[in-house]
Amino acid sequence: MATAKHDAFEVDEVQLAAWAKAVAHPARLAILKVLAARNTCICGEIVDELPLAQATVSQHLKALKAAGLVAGEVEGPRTCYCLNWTELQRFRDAVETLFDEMSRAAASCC
Amino acid sequence: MATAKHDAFEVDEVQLAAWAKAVAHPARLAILKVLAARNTCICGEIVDELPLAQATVSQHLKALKAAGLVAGEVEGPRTCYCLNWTELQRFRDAVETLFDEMSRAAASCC
DNA sequence: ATCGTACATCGTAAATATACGATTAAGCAA
DNA sequence: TTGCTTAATCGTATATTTACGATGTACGAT
Repeated sequence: MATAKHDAFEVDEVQLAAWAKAVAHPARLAILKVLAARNTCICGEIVDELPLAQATVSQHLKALKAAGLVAGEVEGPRTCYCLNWTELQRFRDAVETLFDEMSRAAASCC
Repeated sequence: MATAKHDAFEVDEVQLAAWAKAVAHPARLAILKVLAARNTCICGEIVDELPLAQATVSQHLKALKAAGLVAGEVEGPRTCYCLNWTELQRFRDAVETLFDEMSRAAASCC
């Protein structure tokens, strides 16, 4: 088999893993930064900022959108993307919780 | 082509993406939690905690080790794994920096 | 109606990731 | 030595990811 057996894990873990996966590529991190850097929504300007083909960027945007970190609305002939702060905050909280959990529990070893 | 063009991005982004990738799977998150939950190093007890085969867990451990988040030392016939707090802290800082960067820059849009 | 721009999607190719059984290697015990 | 336990690695199958060119679609402008 090769299907990821995510069913066997906690919902929280699956969710955090999904968010992590969304940012587990330099291009997608770069996209988030570009979106954050402009106070106005960006359309295809992202493509100009990245060393990737238009189709590839579109694919990365789709991944970010699927993870909920980014929202996109069609504005006439172009599409307007922007960060989804609600979801980003959830992500951030989940990461903090993870690290807190880990450091709280851990004594020393090795 | 399919080779990830990570050369074209910032070192910070590549590093953060690598860490994120390491935790981008529920099983690896679960492993980190198990390691944190015990104040003594764990060897194959991780396998018992997870719904995965020994070979698969070993592979996930290898990934975490490659990312630097976990250290493993051979202790006789078994191997002792533990969290690498130095690297985890770096990871945590990088995440915080990213979120801070994003929220500092962003006005509102959409 | 036709053209051009912007972007998504399709099709495709190659690399990675996920998972597991089977095998190997290394150490301990008898 | 022989056998047992632990864990890494190999081999393999399948799924997913990454990347891009080409095509399709939708809109605005002429």
